[in-house]
Amino acid sequence: MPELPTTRRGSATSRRILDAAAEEFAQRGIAGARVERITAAARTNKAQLYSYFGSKDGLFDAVIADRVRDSTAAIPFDADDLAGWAVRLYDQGLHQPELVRLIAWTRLERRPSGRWFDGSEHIPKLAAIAEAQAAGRLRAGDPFDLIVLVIAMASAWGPASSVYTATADEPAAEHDRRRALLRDCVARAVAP
Amino acid sequence: MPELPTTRRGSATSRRILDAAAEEFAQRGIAGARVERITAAARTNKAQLYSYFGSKDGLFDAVIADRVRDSTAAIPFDADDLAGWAVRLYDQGLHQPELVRLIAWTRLERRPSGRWFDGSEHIPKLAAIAEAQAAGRLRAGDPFDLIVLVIAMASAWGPASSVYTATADEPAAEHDRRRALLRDCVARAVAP
DNA sequence: AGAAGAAAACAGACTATTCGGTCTGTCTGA
DNA sequence: TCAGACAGACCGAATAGTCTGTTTTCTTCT
Repeated sequence: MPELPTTRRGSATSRRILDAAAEEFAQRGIAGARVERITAAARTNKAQLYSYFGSKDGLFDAVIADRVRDSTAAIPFDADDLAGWAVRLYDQGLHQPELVRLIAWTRLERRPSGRWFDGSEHIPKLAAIAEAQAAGRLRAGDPFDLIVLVIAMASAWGPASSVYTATADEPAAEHDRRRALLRDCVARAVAP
Repeated sequence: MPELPTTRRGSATSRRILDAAAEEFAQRGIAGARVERITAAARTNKAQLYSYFGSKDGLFDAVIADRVRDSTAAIPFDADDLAGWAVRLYDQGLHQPELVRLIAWTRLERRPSGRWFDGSEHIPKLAAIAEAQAAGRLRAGDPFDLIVLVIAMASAWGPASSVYTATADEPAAEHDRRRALLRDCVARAVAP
């Protein structure tokens, strides 16, 4: 049913819809999002949205795919500097909370248990970790568990934190203090 | 507007509403929950629900207060065994995912940043941590930050995890493996 | 190049349904 | 006996998704 746009104009519209939808879904979730608000923000209409994405759910899927795609490359993974990687994740949560919130909505509204996605996005990381472990530069333990744990630590103050969500407008000293703690704790946790 | 029940029968109904609502809200969130489903599950009717709780939002507040109250005492805090405390939190997430999901919904639908609640529930913990630090039994660092980090580690595989949510029906070996990793990493992270 | 014709994009009214919340009248138990 | 508990019909607002007719854009043919 959903048909991708074929003209230049259509692609631009589809792009605006994706951006507007990302914001709306990040803010309100799937059930809370309003198609009408999305089309208004994207300066288009519902017929267009439905012809490109088929349904509200289909649009959500498209938004997730879109955002995951260009965010995976944004923070290069380094099995030998997990502490630094964690700090970079902390900063990403501060400045681009959207994706984290989209992921959290998916977890709550769609996948209450198991892997968030198919997990394929982590495969290269798993190999890098196994290698670093074999070379004795990283502690023992299931590589996937290690990734999960490090991501959890980096997300401690993130947009889905159950205790405290940090924001970019806090004093820099606060962030520095957290970054230092995070870096040190991750380093200790994963040391060989 | 909301009036607590005055008779025995009324209290029982109010109790059934709270329980049914906890399940419905945990599963679907505030926007996704249906008042009708709650009254059906509680074997009562909307008039009753509204007379006791005033509104859907008021009911959500009541559910949160109810669940937080009887769950705070469930897992005693021990500043000298944060690793053990974290493991107990891991187990709680396995067997009572409801509260964690309710908290996550609140974060997403109500409080996108800052503290989840007023933070008062952590005050006694903060004091215990400060004391353990002063006695040299715990690493340095802002006590609140430390709590946030330890809770995040314990929630790595929890019902709101962005990567993987564990469930009670997985093989015991999986859980033991994660518990061991969690215990060890927390212990390393908070060692003096 | 430029006009014609087809296809795609567009606007927004419309529909069918769902849902939070209320109202009216009946029942129950202390 | 009477306040409180109850059942469920009812209402108005919102909302996902569709339909109709118009405008813009692309392609193609002379």
